[in-house]
Amino acid sequence: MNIGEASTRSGLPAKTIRYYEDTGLIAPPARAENGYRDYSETDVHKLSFVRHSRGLGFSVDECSQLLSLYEDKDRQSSDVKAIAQKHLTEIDEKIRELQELRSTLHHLVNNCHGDGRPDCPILEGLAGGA
Amino acid sequence: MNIGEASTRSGLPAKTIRYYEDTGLIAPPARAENGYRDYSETDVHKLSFVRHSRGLGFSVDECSQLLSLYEDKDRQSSDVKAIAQKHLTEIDEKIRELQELRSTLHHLVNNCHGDGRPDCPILEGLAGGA
DNA sequence: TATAGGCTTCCAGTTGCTGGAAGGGCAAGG
DNA sequence: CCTTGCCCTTCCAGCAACTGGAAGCCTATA
Repeated sequence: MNIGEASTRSGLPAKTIRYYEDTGLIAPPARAENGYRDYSETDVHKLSFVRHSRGLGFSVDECSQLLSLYEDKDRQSSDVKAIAQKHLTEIDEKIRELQELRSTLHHLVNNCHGDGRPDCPILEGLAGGA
Repeated sequence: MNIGEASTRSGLPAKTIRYYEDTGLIAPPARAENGYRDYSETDVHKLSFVRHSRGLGFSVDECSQLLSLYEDKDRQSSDVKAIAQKHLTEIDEKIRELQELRSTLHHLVNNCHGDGRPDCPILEGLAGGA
């Protein structure tokens, strides 16, 4: 099938599919006689796999590792779990950081009357070290 | 003072200070006779202001708006509050998204025994639509 | 005077795409 | 047979927000 159908079926934009091919994340597909890329069902499965992985926040590099494991029938599930566990830890860390930001910002916003006058605790906070 | 001291005092890397100048976020400082940038106390305050704003996750563009308001003694605090409020909403949205990711990923990780065998619910989830 | 550091500019690379230009392929309609 | 329109190809540029490095000048100190 052409890249357009592979795009629809995998849920990845055609541009992105080509980009993944350029950067080596996915192997170049077969080519039809007219030079068009020709994707198989298996290719589409892999593209979907990558889309889901990216959707869960894995980096392209991590997706590459996960895809290798996905294709390796002799893999050890512990290798997969290690990657996922590490990512989970990073997500937790990111959530923690955002919640801290949120808390600080929330205090500042709450203390600002937000009217026509110029005095503003938000600006004071940003100037003073918040 | 030279850029090195301005860097130490503001907490921003010298590289970043020059970058902010290049992109117009901060005004070019005075220059000494030898061509070195020459920062005032006020400059350092503004750099700190930007650092704190970036630290709270405001985009460079938002920082630019906040800095203008900071410098405008006739500002309306409602303008500041609007920017901060919008950013707060975005942070909340991001936290929500991350928590959703986290939940999905957590389930997958929890169901994977993570040993030497190849069968792996994480890979199955990624292949099947998680 | 030699050396070590700080300063200058400019160019390139990072991550993960996305948009656009220029051109060829292909099926349907007039 | 030719046009229209959509799909495909490649390549180049740009987004955010820096960061690293090269080449070269300035300055302070031993």
